[in-house]
Amino acid sequence: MSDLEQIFRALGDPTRRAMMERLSQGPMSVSKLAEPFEMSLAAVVQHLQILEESGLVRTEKTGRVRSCSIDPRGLDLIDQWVKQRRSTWERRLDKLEDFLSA
Amino acid sequence: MSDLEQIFRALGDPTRRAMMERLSQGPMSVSKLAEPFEMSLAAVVQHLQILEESGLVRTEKTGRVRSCSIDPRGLDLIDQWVKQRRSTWERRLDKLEDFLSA
DNA sequence: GCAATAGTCAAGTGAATACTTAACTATCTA
DNA sequence: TAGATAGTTAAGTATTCACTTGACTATTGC
Repeated sequence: MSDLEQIFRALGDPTRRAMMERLSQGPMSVSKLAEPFEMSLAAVVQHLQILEESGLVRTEKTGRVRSCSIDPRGLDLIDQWVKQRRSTWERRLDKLEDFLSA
Repeated sequence: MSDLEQIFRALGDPTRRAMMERLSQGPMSVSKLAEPFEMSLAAVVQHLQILEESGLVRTEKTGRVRSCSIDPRGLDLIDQWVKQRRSTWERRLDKLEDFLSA
């Protein structure tokens, strides 16, 4: 599965998007991250794993606490893909415009 | 389901991402769009519906031909979400930097 | 009019997803 | 060192997903 596929799939889930929004405020432990979600800790950890595997989040365990933080390179990949689609689309529009004005 | 959720879910599938890449070259009919994919036309139409419902693609039927094209507003929504996450994240880093240099 | 073309609709299937609970393993603290 | 804390692992389940096939409808060109 490509990076991009893992990333988009990861962000397709509202819980995981909310986790990203929480983590963009700053790093935090798994249980702190889990606080607002009405589901088991195990479920949160499963979501976290998906985010980590996709490259959107980085985690590091120190003692018994795992600290989670955004990995900006994941966001970069999305940005690149969107920009590429848009630039191809706009280049095409420009050509169309040239054609019409000629 | 939120717009953003539909969009990210839609792009989580490689076939649908490939369809977006194809459509960013310019509008085309359903069967033209379907050409490179090794699956039934019905399956392609199902993917197309998901893209349309998410707001990433616009379609219009003229006679027996349905023309499909990118709707750039979908891409805008992704861009906004990514920018927001990144700006929150960077603002936090800036504060940290201020703190460390003080 | 009658094929061929372009797409639509519905029902079915196997695999993936988002959870749950329960039992477990480290690590820290009093 | 005992008990609380922080997280991990595994197994089970209901739902959703990505298809398929087959029957169908609407348009177009000869």
